[in-house]
Amino acid sequence: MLIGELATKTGLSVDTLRYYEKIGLVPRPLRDAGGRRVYDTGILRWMRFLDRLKATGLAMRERLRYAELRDQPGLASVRERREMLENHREKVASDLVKLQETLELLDEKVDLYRRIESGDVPDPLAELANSVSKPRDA
Amino acid sequence: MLIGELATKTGLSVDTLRYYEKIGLVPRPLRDAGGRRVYDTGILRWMRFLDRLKATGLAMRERLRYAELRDQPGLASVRERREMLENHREKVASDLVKLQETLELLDEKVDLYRRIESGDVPDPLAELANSVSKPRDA
DNA sequence: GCTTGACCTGGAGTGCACTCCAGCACCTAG
DNA sequence: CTAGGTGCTGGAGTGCACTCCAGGTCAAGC
Repeated sequence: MLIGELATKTGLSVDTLRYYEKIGLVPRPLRDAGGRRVYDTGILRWMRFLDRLKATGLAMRERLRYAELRDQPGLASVRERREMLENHREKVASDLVKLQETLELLDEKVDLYRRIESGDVPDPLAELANSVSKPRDA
Repeated sequence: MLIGELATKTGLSVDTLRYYEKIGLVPRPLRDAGGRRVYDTGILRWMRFLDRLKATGLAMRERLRYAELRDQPGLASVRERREMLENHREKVASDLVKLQETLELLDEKVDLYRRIESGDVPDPLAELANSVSKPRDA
C-alpha cells in the first residue's frame, strides 16, 4: 500500500501521514525501488487506535509517548503503557459524564427556545418577546 | 466583582478573560471610577455555559457566533441559536457513543497488558515475553 | 505619603498540529 | 517517447487560542 491509499483509508492527508512519521507517531515504512513508502496493512490497526485516542482527547504529546513505548521491549514499557491507558480511561469516563450532563442541558435549552419561538414565552425572558407578534393577553 | 475574582471563579486567567472580551465572547463589563472592569455575578452563568460548550468540543468560531446572536433581539436569533444547539446536541450524542466504545477498548487493552505483566502472555504477543522471566513450559 | 499589589492598554510572542510549496524523480498509459 | 499522476525532500507558512510583556494608573494599608 502506498501513501495515497493509506491516506484515503485513514481519512488523513498525505502530508499529515508524512508529518506523523517525521515526529515518530507512525513507524517508518519500508520503501520500494523508487524510494516510495510501502505500508503493511497492519498499520491500519495502529492508525485506528491512534484515532481513538485522539478523538477522546489524548494529547499529541501522550500519543507520541505511547508510540515511543510501543517499540521498546520489556515489562517496563508494558507497565507504562498500561498506566497511560488507565489514566486515559478515567479521563474518558469523566468526559462521558460531562457529555451526558451537557446533553440534558442542551435539550432543556432547545426546548426553551422552541417555546419562545412558538410564542409561549417563559417569564424571565419576557423581554425577548418584544419582537414577537403575540396578542397582549390570549 | 473585579477581573481577578472572576478569573479565580471561572478558572480562567485574567489575560484569557480580557482576550475573550476583545474577541466578543464575553460582554464588555462596566468600569469603576478607576477604569477597572466590574462584573455582574450573572456573567458566571454565561461563563459556565460557554465552558460546557467548549468542553464538549464546540469550536471557538461557533461559540463566538452564539455569543453574537445572544445580544440580538428577535426570533431569527432565537431560531439560529436553537439550530446551533440542536446540531451540537447531535455531535455530543455521537461523541458519547464513541467515548463509550473507547472505554471498552481501553478496558480490554488494560486487561491485556495486565495479563502480560503477570506473565500470562497471550499468543500473538509472545515476542514481548522475551524479557519476562517465565518458565519455558509450565 | 509611600509602598505594594491589582488593574490597565497595545502589541508581540508561543506552542500546537498541521498544511502548503518548490523543485525534483519515477512509472504507466496512450 | 511524452504527458500526467503520484511520490519524494526540506522548509516555510497558517490558524487557533491563548500568554506574556512593557510601561503605565489606581486604591488601600501602614
